[in-house]
Formats: sequence, C-alpha cells, structure tokens
Amino acid sequence: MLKRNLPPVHPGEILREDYINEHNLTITEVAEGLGIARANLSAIVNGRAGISPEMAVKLAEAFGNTPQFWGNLQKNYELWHAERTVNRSKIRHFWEEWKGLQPT
Amino acid sequence: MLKRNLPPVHPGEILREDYINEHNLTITEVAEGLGIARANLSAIVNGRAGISPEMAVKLAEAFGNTPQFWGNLQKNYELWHAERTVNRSKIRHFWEEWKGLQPT
DNA sequence: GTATCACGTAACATTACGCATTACAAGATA
DNA sequence: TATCTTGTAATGCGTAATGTTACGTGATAC
Repeated sequence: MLKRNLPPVHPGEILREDYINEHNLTITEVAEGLGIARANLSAIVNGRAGISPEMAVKLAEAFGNTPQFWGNLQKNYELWHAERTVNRSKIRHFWEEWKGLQPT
Repeated sequence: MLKRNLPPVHPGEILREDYINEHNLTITEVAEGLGIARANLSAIVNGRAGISPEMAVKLAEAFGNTPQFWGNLQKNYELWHAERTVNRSKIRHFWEEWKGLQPT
C-alpha cells in the first residue's frame, strides 16, 4: 500500500484537461450536454465546487465511464484533505483494546 | 463487473452492527472516544446523517481501519441512490462521438 | 467602428446536510 | 421518589451544490 504525499488534483481539473480541453469542447457546450448551468460547471472545473454524486452519474453518462470513477476522484480528494485536517490525537483506539480482532 | 440491484446498507448500520454492538460498546462511549456529540453519532447510526470525510478519518483512527473503507461505504451508498435518481435521458453522449477513444 | 453574440466567471438566493447544543423520554440505580 | 445514564429529536449555525442573474471579454456582423 502506497501512501500519497502529494495532494491529489481536484477532480474538476481532470474534467477540464482530459475531457473538455482534450476533445476541444467548451464549458458551455458540456454544461448544455449535461443539462446543468454553465456557472455550475465553471465552478467545478475551477475547483470552487466538488463533484456531487448526482454530478458523477451525469459525467459518467456523458463521457462513457462510471460514476465510481468520478466518485473515487472526489472521495480521494476529500479524504486527503480530511486526513491532514482532523486532529487524531484525542481519539480513543478501540481497536487496540480488541487484541487480535483488527480488520485490515 | 457485477451490477448491484440491492440497495447497499447505510454505512451507519455497519458502524452500529459490526463495531458498536459487536464489541458491546454504547453510542455514548464511542461518541466520547471519537470526540463528537452523542446526537451526531446517533444520527449516523440511524441513517439520518452520512459519514463525512472528517468522520471517516476519525472512525478509521478509532477502529483500526482506513478512511478509504468508510469513504467507500459512503460513496457507494450515495452513488447507488444517485443512479436511480438522476434523469439520464437528456444527457448528451459525448463519448459516442469520439469513436474509439472511450475510456473503460 | 459600433453593436451583437458567445463564452467564462462571479454574485446572489435557495436548498440540503453535517455538526454542536439543547431538550426530552425511558430505563436503571440509589 | 429522585438522580443518573442513554438514546433520540429539535433547533441553530456554517458550509456547499445548484440555478438564476449579471458582468467582463473577445469574436463576429453590420
């Protein structure tokens, strides 16, 4: 298992570079194709909004991949930031009290 | 790849059954161990709240598994509901216009 | 050269949700 | 009976996603 030290790119950046720019699409064009507002898509690709579960489904439908793909990008992004935000120091380690029952 | 037809259990249910009940813990006890309010944990295990990224980190720290574990449970739960909520009928299939460039 | 249009982004309002605080009901215990 | 513990609901706050509206910029039409 490999620990990442570098912050994962915002899913919106991948959306912009690998799907919009790569295929010479515009934000307006894609927003219309997804049935959402331009402002909404603009916020996503600029990192000012995340990819909601509903948006993940729409993106998958439009770009021929899975909602899991977009959901994973978003989840990894959020978890990476949460891991360095949350103060773990005062959390009780229940699993150490179980001696031999720890899941992976 | 296997398509699930049955709704995934709410992550809070797994938390309650496999971690709290299984080890004879109480909501009060676990909430204190996590450093959160009882009401907060109660809402989660009763399906009235989801597991946030921050909560996933805390649960992993307390129970000896990974934030990814809890994050995946939550993501799968949300995506399953989003898939049957979102109206895909009017979404443009950009990938069909790319002919041979579809990602998996 | 000015007017119009398309495009991208910001501002605002609405809605939903995670979380803390508070209040309440039920059961156990002194 | 009174007090304490436990679980849950109600309330308020902050944050975030979304749609609508507005604004600035560049291209195109006249």
